[in-house]
Amino acid sequence: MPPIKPLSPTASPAPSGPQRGLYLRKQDLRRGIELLFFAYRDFTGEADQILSELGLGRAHHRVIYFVGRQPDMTVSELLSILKITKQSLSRVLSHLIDTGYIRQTQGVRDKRQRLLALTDKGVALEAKLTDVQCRRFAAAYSARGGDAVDGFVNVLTSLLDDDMREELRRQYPDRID
Amino acid sequence: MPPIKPLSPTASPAPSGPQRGLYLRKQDLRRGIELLFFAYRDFTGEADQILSELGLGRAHHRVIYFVGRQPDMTVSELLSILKITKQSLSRVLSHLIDTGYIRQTQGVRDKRQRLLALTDKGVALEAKLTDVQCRRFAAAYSARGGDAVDGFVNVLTSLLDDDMREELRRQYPDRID
DNA sequence: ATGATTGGTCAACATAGCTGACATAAATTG
DNA sequence: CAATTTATGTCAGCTATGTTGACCAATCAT
Repeated sequence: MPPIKPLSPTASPAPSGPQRGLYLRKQDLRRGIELLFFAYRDFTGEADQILSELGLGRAHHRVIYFVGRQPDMTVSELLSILKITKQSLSRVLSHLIDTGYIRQTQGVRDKRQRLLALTDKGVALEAKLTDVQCRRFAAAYSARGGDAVDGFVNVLTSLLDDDMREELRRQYPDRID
Repeated sequence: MPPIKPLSPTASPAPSGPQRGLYLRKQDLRRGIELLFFAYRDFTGEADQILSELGLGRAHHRVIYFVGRQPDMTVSELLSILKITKQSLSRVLSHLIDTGYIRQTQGVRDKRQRLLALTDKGVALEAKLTDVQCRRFAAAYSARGGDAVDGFVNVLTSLLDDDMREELRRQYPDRID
């Protein structure tokens, strides 16, 4: 496999364009795009590996993660987080219930609701997966320090759609952003 | 749709654990995980929209992006970046060639190689897609400033697999990381 | 000439998204 | 109370994008 050639400094030969900061050159923006792609792929890789050995996929992981994060969540809450169709969720969720990772209980206030929670088996898997991913984050965070973490969180937050940023603001009230 | 309840400050009631920095609490790490998921999804959303109107998907986008980034790239170089099988690539690449976004020329040094490049039509689409994504990055970057961008880039870089970090180091030689 | 490399192809399969149509039970509203 | 809306589930089928495995052709390198 031949090494990939370095990028020539395209488009912006000198920082004399219409940009206010050096980090807004086209080259820097593309670098961000690529980094996000590669980092997301590598980040999910380890968990995907564990999951595939159990006959599960990334979609199952998301369900387990968010149900673990907020036990007794309803199906519609989960749908609004994942932003997929109920038919897509149904397939994955049914499988997780059948295989004993998740259990449903009827809602108390509203009996139509199915409250979702992890079983012990589900808790164990969630812990294992989250642990792997937290380890990677912990390594990255401690390698770069608190200021870098703040920058990371802030930039990612600004990359969100407006409504999603609002949503997260409600979920993490301790944060100013 | 009921609003999603805030996370209770789980597991780490006080910063008295084995962590060296406040940003290494389980809660903060989970926040990073979620943020990466949501940001990646929202980030790709706009481009996905444009692509779907053209009957293309995200896989096509990746090919167009990286071929645009480095014209006359070979198939194996592209494979090593995308890390998918050549059968998967083949389907997407053939379609892009058939529909006139990409053209192939025979390698000069090695006649087996097919050098990939964008056609005018491909260049136009790449520009449109990259523009949309760069706009989002530019907004986020300028909202948060250069130090935040550095933190963002550094943390993402630390999230990469080791070999990928090496790979990117070669592609962006101007960077110390 | 032989063997390795580059690239392609065919076939089959899995995951995970989508749409559309329809069903049931419970809650809400007039 | 009747009608409607809401929460959830289900069936059927389609699409995009990944996977394996087998095999082939052209070209390069020794």
